Amino acid sequence: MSSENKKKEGIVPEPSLRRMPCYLAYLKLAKRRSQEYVSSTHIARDMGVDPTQVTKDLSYTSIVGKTRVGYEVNTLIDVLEDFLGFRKLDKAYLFGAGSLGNALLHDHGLDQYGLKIVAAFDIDPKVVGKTIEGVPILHVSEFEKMKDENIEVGILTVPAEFAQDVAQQMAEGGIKGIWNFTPIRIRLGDNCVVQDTSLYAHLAVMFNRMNSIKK
Amino acid sequence: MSSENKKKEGIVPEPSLRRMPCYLAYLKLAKRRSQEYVSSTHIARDMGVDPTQVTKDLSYTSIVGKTRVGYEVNTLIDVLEDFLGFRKLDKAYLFGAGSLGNALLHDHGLDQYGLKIVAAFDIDPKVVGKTIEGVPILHVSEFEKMKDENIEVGILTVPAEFAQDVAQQMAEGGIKGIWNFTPIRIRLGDNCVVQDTSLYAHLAVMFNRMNSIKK
DNA sequence: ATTTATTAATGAATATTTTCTTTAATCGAA
DNA sequence: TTCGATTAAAGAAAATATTCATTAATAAAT
Repeated sequence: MSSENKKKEGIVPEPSLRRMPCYLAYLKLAKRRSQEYVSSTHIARDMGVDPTQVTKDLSYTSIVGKTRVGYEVNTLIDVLEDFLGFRKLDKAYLFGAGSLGNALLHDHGLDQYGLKIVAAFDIDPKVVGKTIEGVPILHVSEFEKMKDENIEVGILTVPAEFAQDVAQQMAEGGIKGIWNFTPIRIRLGDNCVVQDTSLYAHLAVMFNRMNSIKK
Repeated sequence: MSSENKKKEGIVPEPSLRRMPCYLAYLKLAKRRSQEYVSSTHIARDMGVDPTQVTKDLSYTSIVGKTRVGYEVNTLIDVLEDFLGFRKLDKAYLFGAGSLGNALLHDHGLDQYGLKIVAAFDIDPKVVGKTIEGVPILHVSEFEKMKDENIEVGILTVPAEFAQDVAQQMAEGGIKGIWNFTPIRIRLGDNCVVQDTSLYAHLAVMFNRMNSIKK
């Protein structure tokens, strides 16, 4: 009975997962202020969200809070980082060293969150052979030869028209998780996860909300 | 009666808004293939989504489809780009020229989606005074003097501990929309829109889904 | 002209997510 | 010890989003 109460194979709702890094950031600031415990009530008040949502979100991890005290800051940070996969360092390949790919190569924050880009692939002879921020740019054909490496994450930043094809190659090459920055919806078998992160989609939401408050 | 049938002041659901740029990308590829019309059925089939969801999403714009024909590709592209605000070019300030801010300065794709970074602000004397990708990096104190400019969008890429403070300055300086790349939940009055785009949140979702299919 | 198949649009039903409510635990004060 | 205040947790209710089912329109085929 202890393992049947989790519905749907214990899948964690995406909204909850997306909120967790926010809690983590908040907790790190709390730690800096030498707080030993934080209650869900305080987290909620400071962040402007619903208190029960905080406890519900955190309940997906292994943490348990103490009544009338809250959660221990240090252990909650540890538990969250572990749960979110920010502890172990995954190596990643970048596909498409154009403008956006280039941009990601400049962001060293990724390292702190468990992702390290070890090589990039492109077809443009103007960039192949170069090194950006210490990461070598190879020709896509080289990817074939590197299949045996223990690399499961691929970042997709190619132009839209190549997105589906390249994604397919990635999956065939053993990539298990594709971080898709193109606005194209990738269709693959279900042994490969696709995470869409279209910056422009977020921009669209912001523009729309700005117009809404204007009138 | 023609204007009371829209519930809740005609607010467009965020999931719908986020899907629209995907439709747009799909349509641009269709246009390249010289397709004159596309039906919601085909869009849905190609993208692997529900057909009624497509029509429902598109119904928030002014477009109307022709029965048994579909939507005219060119006009739908125009309507969507206009609706999403990708047509007019908004000028933007960047706050925080660190690793991630630097990365965004390298992404020229933003221009195509209606956003042009015209200046960046930082406090680090090592970067202030420099120019990255043609964009000057100024000291934050300079922001005060530039209030009169017609700039409504601000991109927030400062370290977490400064996020709330800088956001407040931005709002006071006339910024109407903050594109927040920090994992901090910003609290401001409601004359300023905050759009959260935490890359690491997406990374967390991907890691979690990868683990789910693994076991 | 008539039929058939395909489609957009609309409203209903389902599923999901968020918020509200209740309960039980326990720390600190009286 | 006893009481009151604060809290996590769990379940119920409400809000939201997605999917399903139906309808009406119409282009193409017969």
